[in-house]
Amino acid sequence: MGATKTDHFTEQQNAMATLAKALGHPARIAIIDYLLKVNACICGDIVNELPLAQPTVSQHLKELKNAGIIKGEIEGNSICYCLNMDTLQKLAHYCQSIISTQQTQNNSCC
Amino acid sequence: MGATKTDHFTEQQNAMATLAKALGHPARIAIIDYLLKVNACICGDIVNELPLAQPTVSQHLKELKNAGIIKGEIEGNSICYCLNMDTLQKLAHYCQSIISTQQTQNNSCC
DNA sequence: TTTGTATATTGCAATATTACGATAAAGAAT
DNA sequence: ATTCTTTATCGTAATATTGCAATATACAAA
Repeated sequence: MGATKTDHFTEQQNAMATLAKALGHPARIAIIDYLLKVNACICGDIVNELPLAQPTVSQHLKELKNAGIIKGEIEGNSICYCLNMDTLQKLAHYCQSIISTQQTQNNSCC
Repeated sequence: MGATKTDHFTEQQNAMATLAKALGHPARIAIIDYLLKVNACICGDIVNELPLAQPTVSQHLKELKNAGIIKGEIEGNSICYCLNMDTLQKLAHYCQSIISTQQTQNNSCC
């Protein structure tokens, strides 16, 4: 118990859940917001922007990177982090498909 | 420690994280998929559709309901569950806004 | 009223997540 | 070479999530 039963769901369902899970923390949303705000990619100051200790931020960045939401490359002695739009497009597409699927069905019971 | 530091983030950030978190489990994605598939709302057979025990499904439904992703109303001795499109629109809108924000900035470093 | 059916709640074990201090690693600057 | 700066990793404590058996609740049907 306690472990998610990933085997029993489709690959698509697991993929979407993993993506959503990665966004499921305000610090990680804040990181995305910040990466959008600063037009540049060299983002060594994310730690200063967040109300969290450096190791915690590093961990959140790692999770976002694992989920493919951000990309990071070594740039001198700091790291160049940026959004991976391909992945974010996938999530956007999924949301959009839910909405358009629902719209084609005039489901009026609720 | 272990508790998310919600106080330190904006309401928007927390709201979006809560929403994403609710979608961050394959069973809950599967529930949404199923609610989309069956055009009708009377969904007493969700339990049979999922590879999980009834209490577990009930718990996932509760979480989706708490996040406002589904609505549920008592209907005789079963429950009428359906998607809450308003909430799903919010998430879709957030994703879309990320993409359009990024597009207006031609960020070519990565 | 009793029985059946559907969903919710409780309690608990297993596991995962969150957070951070301490420390490591690795390049930059002096 | 030593020091500084930046990011990552390790270890660990606190908390949350996942899953289910047992049980409760609530209505329907007989």
